[in-house]
Parts: sequence; C-alpha cells; structure tokens
Amino acid sequence: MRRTKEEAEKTRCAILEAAETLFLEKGVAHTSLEHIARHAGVTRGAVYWHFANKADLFNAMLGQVRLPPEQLAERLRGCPAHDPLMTLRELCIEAIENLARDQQKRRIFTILLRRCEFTEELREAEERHEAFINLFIALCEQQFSAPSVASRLHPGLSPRLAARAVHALIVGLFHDWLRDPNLFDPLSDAAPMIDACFRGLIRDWPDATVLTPS
Amino acid sequence: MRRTKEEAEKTRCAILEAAETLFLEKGVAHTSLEHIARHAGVTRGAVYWHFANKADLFNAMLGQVRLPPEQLAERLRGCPAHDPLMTLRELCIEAIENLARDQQKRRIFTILLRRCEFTEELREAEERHEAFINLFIALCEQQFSAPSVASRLHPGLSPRLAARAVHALIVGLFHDWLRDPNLFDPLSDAAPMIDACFRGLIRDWPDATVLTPS
DNA sequence: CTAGTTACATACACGAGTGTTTGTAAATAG
DNA sequence: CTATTTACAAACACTCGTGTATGTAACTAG
Repeated sequence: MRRTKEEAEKTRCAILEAAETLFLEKGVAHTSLEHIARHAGVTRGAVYWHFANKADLFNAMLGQVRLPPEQLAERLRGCPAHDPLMTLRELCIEAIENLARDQQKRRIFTILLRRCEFTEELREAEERHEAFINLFIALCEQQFSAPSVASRLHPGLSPRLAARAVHALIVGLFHDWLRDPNLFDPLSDAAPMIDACFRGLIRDWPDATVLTPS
Repeated sequence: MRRTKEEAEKTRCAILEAAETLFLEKGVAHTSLEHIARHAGVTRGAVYWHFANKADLFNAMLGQVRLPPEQLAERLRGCPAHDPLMTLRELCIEAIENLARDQQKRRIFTILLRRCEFTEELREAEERHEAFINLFIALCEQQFSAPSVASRLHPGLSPRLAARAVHALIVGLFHDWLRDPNLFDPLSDAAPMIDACFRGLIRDWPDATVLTPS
C-alpha cells in the first residue's frame, strides 16, 4: 500500500532515527540494515529505497548536525569588529555546552567517537568530518595569527601550536565527557576550563571579569 | 606437524601481529579471524587454539602496551620528594613523545581511538581501559590536591577540574595526532603545549627555564 | 619406546547479512 | 479515468563468518 509524500518522509526520518539509536547501542558495524528496518517498523525494502546502503545512511545521519566549524566561520564573518579571541572563546564554550543540551548531537558525536570504525566503507564520511576539523583548526590558527593577538602569545608558542592546543582540548573534553558524563558539568565547567587554556596561551588573558553572555 | 613450545609462542606472536596490522587497516569488526589467520600464515585452528575468540585476541593485543597510569603511579611512588607537578608534567610530555617513538603503541592507540567500536563484544577491554583512564585522572587530581599545589591554582579552578583539563588535552592530542601526524611534532611540540596547559592552571608556572631532561 | 598430550589443519553445520529482483497497491499526473 | 510512478514488501541468490568437532603428526614425559 503506497504512502503519500509526507508519509514517505516520515518513514525516512523513522529509519534515520532507528539507525541513530541502534548505531549508538550496538555500533555501526554490528548493526545490520535488517535491524534498522525492523526497529523503524519497515522492511529492508524501505531502507534500500531511501538510502543506497549503510554508508549512505550513515552520511545522511551525520548531515543532520551542524558542526562547530560552520558556526565559527559564520560567526567570524558576522562581526569582524568584535574581539576575535573572545569570539573563539565563546564558540568553544558553546560547542561544549551544546553537546550537553542537544541530545541528538550528543548521540551522533558518541557514535562518531566511540561507536564506529573509520574504515574503507565510511571513508567518505571520515573525509568530510576531517575536512571540518581542519577547517576549524585553520580558522582557529587564523585568529591567533592576527597581529594584535600573535604578539600576546606566550613565548615558545606559535599561532599554529595554539590552534592545535585549543582543538585538542575540545576534542578531549568531548571524548571524555561522552565516555562519562559525570566527569564534569559542561554548563558550569566549560568556561573555566576553556579560560584556563587561553590563559596558558595568551599573556594578558583577563580574569573572571568576562562572563558568558549566555 | 606439531611445533615445539618456542615455535608455538612464535605463531602466537605472529597472530597477534597480524591482528594488529589488520585491525589497524580494516577495523576490528571488519576483520575476520580467517583474515588474521591467513595473514599470519596459519589457519583459524591455530587462532582458536591460542585465543578463545576475537575479543580475547583483542584483549591480549591491548595487554602488550604499558599505559600511562601505571607509569605515573610507579613514578609517584618512586620519588615522593620531587615536585609532584613536575613529575606529572614530565609524564604527560613523555606519554606524547612515546606515542611518536613506539610504533606499536601508536598502532594500538590508533585502533583504540579510531578503529574499533566499543560495544558489547569488547566490553571487557573497554572497562579495563576506562579503569586506567579513571586511575590517571584520579592520580592527576591527587597531585593538584596537595596543599602546596592547590593554593596555586588559578581562581575558579578546582583540583578536580584541573585534572580533567589535563587529561582532556592529552586525549585530544593523542586523537588529533593519530588522525594526522602532520598536525604537530610530538618531540618538539609536546612540551610547549603541556606547559601552556599548566600555565593556565597554576599561577606561578615557571617559564622556559625548565627544560626536559630528555 | 610408547602413551598421552600438544599444536595445529581440516571439515562441517549453521546463521546472518547484503544487494537485487520482482510484486503490488495506492497515489498522482494528465 | 487511465497510465504511470511511487513507496514500499517479499523473495531470492549469494557470500562470509563463526564455533565446534574431528583428524593428525610430532613433541614430550615417564
């Protein structure tokens, strides 16, 4: 019995949601399209109708979340007058806070970091993800390279290294918190940790005077 | 044709090595015991003789590398007179440098971080790994909790938070560098990055006066 | 020297997963 | 109102992987 367009879109979403749930629960490789179909209340026929294969479904799933690099790029273009470092700082904090607030982002990042193998099959997704990361690092480095900022870097540090350190800290915080949400509270602890990082990079980093404008 | 004990040990090692290579190349879930056996020049019979199943083989593989927590615990017990923070700093730097020097550690950590799904099958390995991480964080926190150290923490930071930040940075550096070894050079960049981190945590962190005693 | 054991290879039985093909009822276009 | 898509379900054909059981030659203990 054929469905209307809206209904078809609903089953597409149901499949995506089922995939998200099952990937998170059992890992990408250990989840079959049969599992996903059953969990979504359809058959594999529907899955193959909407997606070419598992990798395609995986890509579609990843496409649902906005990644920090995009936000950063937008933000930088948005207000070039604002202190670039503060923009970066706020984005880093927000990225961590968002992880705690947005359940879907949380699930998908957990899958990315702990429930999938970056192998041939998912190579396209990996490359796209990697491109985003490199973009973030590049934008980050660009912020640190501004003359007014670079001169304030602690001795022994380059804009390049500072950018790497910032990204590493964020990735590490993501990784650790997704592994064990009790390790810290993103909403209250993100700011002090990010500030500590910047304080170690920038000479005259201000004290607790700066507050998150929510 | 039955082998002598030494030869049996050699095939055991060959299997472990083949597993390491193939897990790295194609991911844990996508590597069959048949692949591993063939690559090691034996049959699945040999694999099942030495290991109960894939998870058991995986565990044995992980058992080959010394994890930082163990080293840290030893080191702390070793010289309690030495500045505990410096001990921690040196260990962090060494951990990153070792990753670059020890090829096997590099491969195995790549598998752990990017080539396996932490699912039911590998739960035992995951729990053991997680226990090591928690131990590291706990030891780390303990260092920051010493009265002579805690008082030097920047305002807004607790020993607990400082420990989390240090671990996150290290995990992030591991993760990033294993993804793209061109991001930075562990041998020359580890120290400045770790120092930047500590500088952001501890008030009077010394300048480049301190040098790695290699 | 001969049990008994070890260190595998070989063979078997079974399930699970994939991709494709075919069927079909209902929506939609003209 | 008919023709044609659409959105699936059902069936098929195939491969791959696992676990176990059995065979077997060579080492080794007594």
